[in-house]
Amino acid sequence: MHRLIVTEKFNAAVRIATILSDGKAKRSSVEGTTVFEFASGTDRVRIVGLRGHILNIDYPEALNSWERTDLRELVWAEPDKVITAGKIAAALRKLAEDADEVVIATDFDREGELIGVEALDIVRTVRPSVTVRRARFSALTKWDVERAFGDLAEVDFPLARSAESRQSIDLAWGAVLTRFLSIASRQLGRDFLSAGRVQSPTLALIVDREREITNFAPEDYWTLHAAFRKTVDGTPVEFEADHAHGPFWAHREAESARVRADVAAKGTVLEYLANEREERPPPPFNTTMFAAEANRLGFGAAQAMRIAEDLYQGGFISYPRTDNTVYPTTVNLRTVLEKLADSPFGAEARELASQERIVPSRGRTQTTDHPPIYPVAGATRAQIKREDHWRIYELVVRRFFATVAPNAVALTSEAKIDLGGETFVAEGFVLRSSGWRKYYPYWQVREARLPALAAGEDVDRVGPVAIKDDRTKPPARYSEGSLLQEMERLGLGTKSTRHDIIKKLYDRKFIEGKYPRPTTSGVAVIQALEDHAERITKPEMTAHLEEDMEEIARGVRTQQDVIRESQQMLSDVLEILEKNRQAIGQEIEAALRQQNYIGPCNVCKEGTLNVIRSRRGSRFLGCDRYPACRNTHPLPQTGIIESAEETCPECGAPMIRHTDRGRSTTFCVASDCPTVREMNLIGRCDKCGQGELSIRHSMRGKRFVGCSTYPACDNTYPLPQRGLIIPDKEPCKACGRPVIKVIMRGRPPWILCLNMECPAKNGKRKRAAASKAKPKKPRAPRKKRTKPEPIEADIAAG
DNA sequence: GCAAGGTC
Repeated sequence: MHRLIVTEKFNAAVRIATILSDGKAKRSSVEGTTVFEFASGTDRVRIVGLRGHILNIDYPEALNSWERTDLRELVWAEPDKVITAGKIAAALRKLAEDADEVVIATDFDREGELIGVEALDIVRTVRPSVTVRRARFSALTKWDVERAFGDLAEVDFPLARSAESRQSIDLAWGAVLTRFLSIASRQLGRDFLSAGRVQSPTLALIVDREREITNFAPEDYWTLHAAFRKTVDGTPVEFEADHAHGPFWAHREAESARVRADVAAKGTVLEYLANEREERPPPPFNTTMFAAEANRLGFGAAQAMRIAEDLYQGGFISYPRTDNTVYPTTVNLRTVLEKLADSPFGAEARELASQERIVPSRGRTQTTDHPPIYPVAGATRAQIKREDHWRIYELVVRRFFATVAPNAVALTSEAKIDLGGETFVAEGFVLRSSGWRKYYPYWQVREARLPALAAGEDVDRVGPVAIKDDRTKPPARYSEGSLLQEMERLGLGTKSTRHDIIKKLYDRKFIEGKYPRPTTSGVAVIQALEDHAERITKPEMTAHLEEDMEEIARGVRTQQDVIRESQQMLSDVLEILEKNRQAIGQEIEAALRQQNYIGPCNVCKEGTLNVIRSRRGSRFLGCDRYPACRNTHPLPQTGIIESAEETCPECGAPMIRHTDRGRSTTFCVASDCPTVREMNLIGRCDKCGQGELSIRHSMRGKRFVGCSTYPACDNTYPLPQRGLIIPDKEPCKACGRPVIKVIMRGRPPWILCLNMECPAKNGKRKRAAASKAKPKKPRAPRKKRTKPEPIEADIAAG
């Protein structure tokens, strides 16, 4: 008998082939796809790995034109199946020719069932009579795989059909609402507006948070603070305490308490408690936590996942798409530590391996599909060359270390102190044993020293009792990390798609900034949907869909029934939308105009200046009376541009506010305005002596120093891409080139000669600079992606 | 050119 085994991904094919053939499987190529083959008794077995879904659904060509298609027709249209992985489909057809039995060995979940059936459908176009079985396993271990193949089951067609329904409902709602919004607001082509079951509720989360922030009414309050001193072994130790009342909402009350306390020169300890507290390590990484932690290190969620995918393909970390936060027993923790022994983390790995017992931490979710993300090989810098890849690898290694490290032990203490009849509270927190924190330095704790005290003891007050005025703050914006966690909590998207959804919201210009906030068009779209198609903006739509899918899978409802019901609902929604088409369109158009509006044109004085995107994707300011007025101004290519809503005091042109990586600068739009020249001026050109050196921006948004007489003089210097740049008056003593000061938050100013070859620079820095100066090389061989992402650096570099 | 879900 000839048996064909189909897996969901290439690596699963490799693994299963190895297990079932005891490593004897031979590799060959069929229609350009790798296939494994071995004999099992008198049977011949072939194994092929798919690439996830190999089919997709799409509407027939007749419905492709957005302008000409009646949306009421689209609601009820039946989509076609389209092959999206042609080479794999070709291989399947070829392999089907002499196959007697197909074994579906895709992932053990709803989408896996459908992916398997997709492959089966292709096989059956060639061999309609082929028999089919299903192997169900939840881990790619020898035991699990052998058990699954020793006990083959039947394909769960209702389960596959439930996944198909999900596809069809998502497409119908997505396509109808996307086209409606785009047509009503006349945003066709590149700048279309979109809606979907996952993206719209996610966008609504961000819009809601922004509304809370905007509507927040801060309240003033006051707090009281006192410092005390106790002499321990002849050394005075000072510590701080806060008034036990917490915030005072009336200044009068705070002030009278302050006056009462301030009278007393000594405090009396009312109570002192000290405790040793064990701090458990963080749980192993699932996808969401991993991406959230990477986000804290400055990576965009989608960027972090792409790097994790690379590291997985390179054999450095385990599968990065997992919900599991409990190591299965099949992961040998000591073996993992041994593998890391030859990496730069060797010393730490050996230290952890020397523990008598290793008890890993565990999270709340235990699934059986994949283990949590952990390192599967010790790597060296030579193997992982790119700095961002290395930082992600290190994060995964260190998280693994933390999960197998001992508890940290902290000494916590609290004292209540009476001062003039007012009670103050002092808290102490000192790490006694760093435990896992030693291996996972990303979470810093602030220590506070509090000497041991005894009830009844007196302590000296130091300095006056201070009153601090403060105001309540609005909730913080989401970070990509906290947004991922919220999406997970609400059941929006999956471990494999959440980061993509966020990226989509950026790409569609619905959100912007490192801490995503909605653009005016993002707000307008959510507003319109909330008013007329509320269902699509709520996470409940996903929850409801899940219930429907379950009913299809259980056989209590048919696929047709569920889809019809959904179509009817969509049809009702569309009817309401159509009735309000004009109003919705105008509302969104107005928001879009406002989004790009900067101010009145400083040249013709009649038109307005707006942010315009060139066909190549770069942006600039232009007058809306073009071609009558040809006034344009260049713009920084990265970050957020908005109107500063004021005019330049020097030249009267409108001002823009530019926010990049959390830093805002306001400047005049006119490139010839003296304030702009001043802002970017470095000094006289040291090469031609004629022009002026100033900070300029390349097409890709990178800044550098260039000469004003370019192209007559081609003098340029690279610049650090981050930090505030201030020119130094004196040229470099060693080489005579200009010198700048770079100011970065949390670091002392960095004084830098612009000349990369300056003899004053030591060899170490020279090498570092040289390696930084050639990022072009790794960019070239980057793997092709489904879609080009011209501005990914804008949002992801963070 | 639309969605969301797999995977590269």
